[in-house]
Amino acid sequence: MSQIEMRHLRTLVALRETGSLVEASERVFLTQSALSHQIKELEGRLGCSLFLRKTRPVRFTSAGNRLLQLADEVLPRLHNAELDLDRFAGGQSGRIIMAIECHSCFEWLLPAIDAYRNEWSDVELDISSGFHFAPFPALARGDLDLVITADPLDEPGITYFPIFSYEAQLAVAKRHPLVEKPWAEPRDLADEVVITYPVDRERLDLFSGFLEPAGVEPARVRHAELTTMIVQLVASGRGVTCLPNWALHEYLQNDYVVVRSLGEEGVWPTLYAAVRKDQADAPFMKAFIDVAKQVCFANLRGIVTAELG
Amino acid sequence: MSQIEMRHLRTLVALRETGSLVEASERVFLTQSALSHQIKELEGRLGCSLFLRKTRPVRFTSAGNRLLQLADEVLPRLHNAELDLDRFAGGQSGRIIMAIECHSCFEWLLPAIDAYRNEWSDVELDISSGFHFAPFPALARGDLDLVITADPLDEPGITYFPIFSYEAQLAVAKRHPLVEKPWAEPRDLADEVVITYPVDRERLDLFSGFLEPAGVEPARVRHAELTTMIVQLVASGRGVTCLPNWALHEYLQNDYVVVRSLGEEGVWPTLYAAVRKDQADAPFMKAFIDVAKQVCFANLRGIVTAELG
DNA sequence: AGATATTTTTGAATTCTATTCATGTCACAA
DNA sequence: TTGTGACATGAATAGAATTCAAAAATATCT
Repeated sequence: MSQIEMRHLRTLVALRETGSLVEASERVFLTQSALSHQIKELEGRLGCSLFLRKTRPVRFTSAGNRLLQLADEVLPRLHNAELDLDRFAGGQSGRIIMAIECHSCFEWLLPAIDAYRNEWSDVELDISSGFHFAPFPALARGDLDLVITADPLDEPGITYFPIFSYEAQLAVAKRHPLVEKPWAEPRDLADEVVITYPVDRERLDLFSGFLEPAGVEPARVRHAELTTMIVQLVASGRGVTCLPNWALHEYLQNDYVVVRSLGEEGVWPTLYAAVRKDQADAPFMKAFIDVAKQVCFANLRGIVTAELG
Repeated sequence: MSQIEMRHLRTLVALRETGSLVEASERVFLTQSALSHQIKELEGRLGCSLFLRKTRPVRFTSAGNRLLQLADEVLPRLHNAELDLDRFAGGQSGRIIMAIECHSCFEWLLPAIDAYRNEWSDVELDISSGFHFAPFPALARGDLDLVITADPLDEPGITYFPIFSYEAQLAVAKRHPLVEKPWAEPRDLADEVVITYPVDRERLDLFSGFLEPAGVEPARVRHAELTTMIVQLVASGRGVTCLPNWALHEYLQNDYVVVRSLGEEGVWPTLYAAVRKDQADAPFMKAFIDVAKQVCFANLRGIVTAELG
């Protein structure tokens, strides 16, 4: 079916630039015989001659000129594509489509993305809103490239990089009874209204790391979208909430609320970046995780480094 | 050095459109095994994977998408080029750069070109002004594609097509002595002023076909650019001229001048279109010669058909 | 779950094609 | 003419792309 190959285009261009088969052959690192065969065969398949040889420099026919025009259109594009692919191959470029399991992570993820974009401008970046429910299959099959999670399950083909650990703290109003206690016990919340982000319970530290293990159910769960809104409600005594210590820090400074640890030890989740093994070593990916960590430690009060468990 | 071939681009496109190796392989008329090898090998050379197979339809990586972009740029251009080349191959298109040896031929050549262009709009047409001196070498080496000539030399690689024959006639003033004679003899011009186009003598019928064979030199040769100008000079008795009968026809009708044959038989040159053998059978070329003949016989009075001597 | 069908991978064999090598031809200059 | 440089040609070779056959890996169905 098809006839023309890249090598033909390159030969023709070399021929135009040198004017003879002999020199052109040196240019494309072939023997002159090879070029002679190559062109003869192409001419045969095309059914028309491409240039007149009995002249110096060679003179192209209309067909030859048409092919040269094609070469001028195609070869530069090919070259550019190869340069881009080299960058992909070297891990200098790529795609990071992310999903987050942790609702308040937007707060540090967006600044991290901004910082990263400065250095790695041609990495394709996006936060996916579509895979909140089942991010790991999506990560495995390539719909996602990075998932921020607090639960490093031992999935094959997935690598986890710890970002940081924080304390999941209970925030209560200043005259709440728990203010009198050094820390909270699960049953202290049995009669409370708990205010949370409107997300699944498994994704809330208070439930997954504290109440559910103890089999305690609060009196009521109330939802609010925004962190400030939640804190306002808590401050005015409408309920209690559980948020990362770094998110509560500023409200604590302003003396809006009082915080207590969940249990004597406190609950200390660790956030991980989960990536596919094949991308785990790519420079553009490692760089993203490094930038994220840096941004977090620079901006968030109360977090600590974490090692992979 | 280079990696990417047309076949890779076609495979990737087929893969995008079908979503699986199996179907893509049917599309490009190869085994699916072949595609697997082909892509694996390309990925190896590029150093990065192009798509994720464990999904239906397959999902392209950034690198894969970049290659698809290249394919979208290149394959349509390749296709267009192939269509054009088919036309060249079928002789449906081509290039005709012409030169004329006969000065007054412009008069019928330009209308012929106009008529031809209507039917064969994408044949590249041009009248070269650069090769009046040595048109045949230029024709042989491809600087020219067609030469209008009255002397069909037996050059190898050149084919001659007769266009028409005409009589080269002597035009004289109405009271010129030659009016009394039935035809002119060479020596009748020994004392005359001869008015010609400002071109070489070999290209003038009067000299090449009449005076030089007889060894006669006129008293003086005077030049004028335009046919009308020449005829005016002749009519007012400033000299004699030799022009094709078809060029003199209108002046004869208006009774400006009198014409006489050169010798008893008259001089009857034939105009030929000389073309390179390899183009001689191309439809676009044959069509040009046909159109030229038609136009001539429709417009020129006094010409006759000619066979190849 | 397990069993079947489908799709992709893999390694070896094969077929095909581009290239080289060694001449041969041609045109042109001395 | 002979000699020189450039292109062509045919046979041999080397190198690839492709196929074949069989095995993994995935998806599908009950």
